[in-house]
Amino acid sequence: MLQYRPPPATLDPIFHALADPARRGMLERLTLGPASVTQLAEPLPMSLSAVVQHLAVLEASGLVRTQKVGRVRTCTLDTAALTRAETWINERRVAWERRLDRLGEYLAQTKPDDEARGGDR
Amino acid sequence: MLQYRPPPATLDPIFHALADPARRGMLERLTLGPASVTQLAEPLPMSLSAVVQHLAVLEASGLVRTQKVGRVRTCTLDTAALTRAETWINERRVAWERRLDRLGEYLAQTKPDDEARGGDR
DNA sequence: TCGATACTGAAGCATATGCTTTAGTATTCT
DNA sequence: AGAATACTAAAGCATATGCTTCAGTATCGA
Repeated sequence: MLQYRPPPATLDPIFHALADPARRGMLERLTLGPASVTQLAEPLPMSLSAVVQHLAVLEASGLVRTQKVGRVRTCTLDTAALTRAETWINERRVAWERRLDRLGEYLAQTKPDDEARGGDR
Repeated sequence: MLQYRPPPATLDPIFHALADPARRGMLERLTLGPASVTQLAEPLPMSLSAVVQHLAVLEASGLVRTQKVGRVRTCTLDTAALTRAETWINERRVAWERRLDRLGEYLAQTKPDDEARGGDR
């Protein structure tokens, strides 16, 4: 039997989900282990309904997976979406740093030991 | 003379800025090197005004720094904000993975060679 | 069985977002 | 000087977001 696969989360909903402190708080809580909706809501200064709406955003982004047993919905972190976001950022940052390195080499070749004297303006 | 320091960007505006494909496109362009507003706007299917508004969001988040010379505003990537976002995500992902490792060890101790038989879930 | 628990769903509302268009201003080029 | 360039500013508008409250429904526990 095939294992259930969530739809591949795109970056838009992932970053959008991460942009709210309440939602990041919920994720933070989930790094400690699975939690019920009520447990997620407990530290947050808002109604349970609001938390459920934040949870829907997290689930839509793929960052959180939930499963209902009896009357309790248990939420767990799904790091695949987290990794997707991390990878995107990392690739851009690395691309930029490679560019700075090339620029540095070029400058070193063009006017050697100039960077050692640290001339400003 | 003290160098100008941008205000420390918080995660909310950084992730919010990253949540839009047009803005990510602009960042992507900037990894290739500094660009003017018009150059950033060129590939985007929207008015220049809209691009300027996206740029304001990027600047408010600290992801982009701009500087105007003559009539041209030149934009550059600031990887500090990018790193801040990357670090937050990474720390949470690592925390979760450490937790899974501990859980694995515990299960291995409790009922040895259970994980070798490849139970699902 | 009956009350408490754990959500679920919908409506309502203030504010934020993502554009557009129109109308500028400041520079640079010819 | 006059035209083209590169933004800048503001208003307007449709839709999205982040809550709230109120009114359920489905368990679970005594």
